[in-house]
Amino acid sequence: MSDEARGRMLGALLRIPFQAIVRRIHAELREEGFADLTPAHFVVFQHLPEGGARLTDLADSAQMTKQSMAYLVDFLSTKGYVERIPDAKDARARLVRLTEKGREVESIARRAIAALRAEWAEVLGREQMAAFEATLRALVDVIEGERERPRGGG
Amino acid sequence: MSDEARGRMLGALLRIPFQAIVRRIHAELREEGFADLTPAHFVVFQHLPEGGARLTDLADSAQMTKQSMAYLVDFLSTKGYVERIPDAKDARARLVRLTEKGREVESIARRAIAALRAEWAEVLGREQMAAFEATLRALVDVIEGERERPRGGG
DNA sequence: CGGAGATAGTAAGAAAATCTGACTAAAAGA
DNA sequence: TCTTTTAGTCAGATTTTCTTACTATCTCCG
Repeated sequence: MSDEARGRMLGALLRIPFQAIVRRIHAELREEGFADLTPAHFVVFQHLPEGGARLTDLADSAQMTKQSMAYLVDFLSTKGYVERIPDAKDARARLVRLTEKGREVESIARRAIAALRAEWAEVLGREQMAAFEATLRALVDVIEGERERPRGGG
Repeated sequence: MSDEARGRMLGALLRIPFQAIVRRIHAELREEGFADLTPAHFVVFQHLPEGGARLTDLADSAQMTKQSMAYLVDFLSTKGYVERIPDAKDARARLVRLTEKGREVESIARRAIAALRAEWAEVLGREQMAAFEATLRALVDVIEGERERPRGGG
């Protein structure tokens, strides 16, 4: 470890690798011709499950108002990345779903992450990388558990 | 590890803990009466070194235009979190520096991070937590090295 | 020294993103 | 059925960010 990262707090230590991933994805998408996508749009892809999701649920899991999410989805829909199909279960709702073009974006993002992960693994070694990811998974579990049963509950 | 975090990509694994920290800081600041600060303002605090910094350098390290950074700094200055003093070395420039109030915010943020870190350490154990942070520091070093000498350079 | 070009910061205004409040249509429940 | 809740949209205000252009100062080089 060099002096660079000494004295930095956990917030920065998590922020910097996360932003490195965002930058990499953004750069790869630009190179592949999807220059109209910005990190703001990524949250839609990140929170969109396989079979699609309703706007309200998307807004909920991304922690924004449904109007703001609608704004993003409208853009992505206009550009052909997602489509809105009727929800068979609920005539009020529509499902937001990736199009073929949207799946292509998802695939590029996955490759970008995988590439960066490989570069990191090369520096850290397989073992440390595996331990690192296992720890992250454990933390995510704790955090998501907390958010379902907010703290202080006793 | 539960099913929650299975199958998630590295991007999400880093994003979720990072956002947990941001949320916690935001919540603590609100409780302590600094409700006018949003995560957008945090980047100023995050990138502001001890003795202050020039606007351009701030904008640079936060990766935004200087106009956008000026917008944030103006707000923080109006609210009394930072002040702008002349730069003795350069009459064009001014140094942005934390005020007493700004240092109070910084201190609350540090405590919030430390608290969350302690909660996580309790779950992971001291050893795993230490290894985790060491890995993060190593990654930050790699990333910052990359950003100085961009990749592809042979 | 003195001029050319680079740099720090600001100004003005357009464009993008986000929020609030009000609304329609459909669903859920009593 | 009647009431209440929920999904999503509409309209408009506000906030945030960007583009272009500008002034003042600095740096470099002759």
